[in-house]
Amino acid sequence: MIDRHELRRAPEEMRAALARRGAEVVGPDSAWARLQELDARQRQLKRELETLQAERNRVSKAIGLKKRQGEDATEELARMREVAQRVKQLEAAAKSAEEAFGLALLEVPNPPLDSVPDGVDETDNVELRRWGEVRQDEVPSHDEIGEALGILDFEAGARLAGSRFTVICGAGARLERALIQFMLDMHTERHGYDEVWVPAIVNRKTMTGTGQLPKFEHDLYKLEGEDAFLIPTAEVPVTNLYQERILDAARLPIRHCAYTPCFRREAGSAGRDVRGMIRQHQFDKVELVWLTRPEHALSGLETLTGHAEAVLQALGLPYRVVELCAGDLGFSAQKTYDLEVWLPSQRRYREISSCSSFGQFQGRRAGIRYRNEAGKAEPVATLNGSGLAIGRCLVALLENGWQADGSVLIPEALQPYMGGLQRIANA
RNA sequence: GGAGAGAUGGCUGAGUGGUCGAAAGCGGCACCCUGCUAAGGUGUUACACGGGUUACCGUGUCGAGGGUUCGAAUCCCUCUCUCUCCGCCA
Repeated sequence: MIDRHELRRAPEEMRAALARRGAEVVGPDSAWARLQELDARQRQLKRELETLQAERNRVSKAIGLKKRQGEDATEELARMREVAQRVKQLEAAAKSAEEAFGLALLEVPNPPLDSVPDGVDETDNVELRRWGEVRQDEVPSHDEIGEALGILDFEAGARLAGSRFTVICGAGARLERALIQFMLDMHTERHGYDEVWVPAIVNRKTMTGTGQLPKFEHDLYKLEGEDAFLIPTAEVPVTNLYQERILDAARLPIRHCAYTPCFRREAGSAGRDVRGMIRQHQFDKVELVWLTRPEHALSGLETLTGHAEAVLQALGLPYRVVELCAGDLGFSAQKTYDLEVWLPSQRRYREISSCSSFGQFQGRRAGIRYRNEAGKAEPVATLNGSGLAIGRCLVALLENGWQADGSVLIPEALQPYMGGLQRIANA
């Protein structure tokens, strides 16, 4: 969440930065609009309450003293009975004002960094660089390729669970597993990440810590009868590993990689990517997560993005890097690079990884802090990025590795993970 | 799911109605002494919020939320979590 001190110190600057996400973010109905007034009211009530509490504490102490000395305190007791009533009322008022302020605070997104380009949606994103040779020949879509090879079964997925679910078979299933293994090995052995394995179900507090809640509950799968959710990304459990903790500065940066399944309701994306396995309710992902000092967030983002790129390069998949414009940034992000892989059947680049810096936004929400040189605990900066989305990676491999005879070549780097298999062909 | 025990500061662990934000120990920090590694002495050492914004003052926080009381770490209720035993189970 945004820094409340900053909110009071420089509300105009903050407003201007938020407005770049879209006018509605600071519009009349926005959480932002409610904040100023709620903050003033909250502080006013609190001041009154504290004055009264101070009196109560002072007189109560005097009563204790008198009683011990055997003196009469009837008068004070009568007066304090009234004060106690008023304290109770004020407490209730102050509490509800504080809660309203706190709720509004949780609904304000992260102000984009000044360096983030202007723009309203993905068409305004800025391409930074390209890697690899793209093939321009006619290539079937991955779902056709996969069905023809008997490794993707969309009908079975639909029968078992519904639309946006896929069953992967045989060499395809092994490929899914190989990709997970390959990526985790690369990040742990070459890039120095500590692997963790985490729950795929988390509670409300954890979901709030990284910013999925309270605003985006409709995008999440919620467990019936429990205040718990399926994770939409490993970012949630891995970042929150350190919630409400004060970290030793010497430990930073902490860098984790994790494989998890991810679950998304994809509400509001009806009609988009309905064919194939590009947009699924359940998919696998290897995620990279950093906790670092605020001043190292941006250099860290470059490094982390490079680690995700290294996976695509090792697999020989052509891609480009774009920087998201202010209007396309996710709720918690202050700056984001997307990696987009070339899909020959669509003749366009599609997102396969998203690498973001959150600044201290998540650290503040989740209470993840470190002790700086002055001995003061302050929120850490967090970063994360997909390294990579497994399902979309499998899609890209099928299309980019497709041969005219219908088979699909396995990149050399992956062959050891496929038992030496060099191509997937029809039996 | 059933029975029992517990939850206190960075950690260990005292504290059953009023000078308790909380003993003691460990750890951390500062200084002194000493002057090979080491050991010893003294002091200091939670966080948040609000007001002055420098040395200060106030409020809240002893798992969470409610209640009793002039006053709660201490008494009552609810919830959460941890541990032990039983049941079930990959």
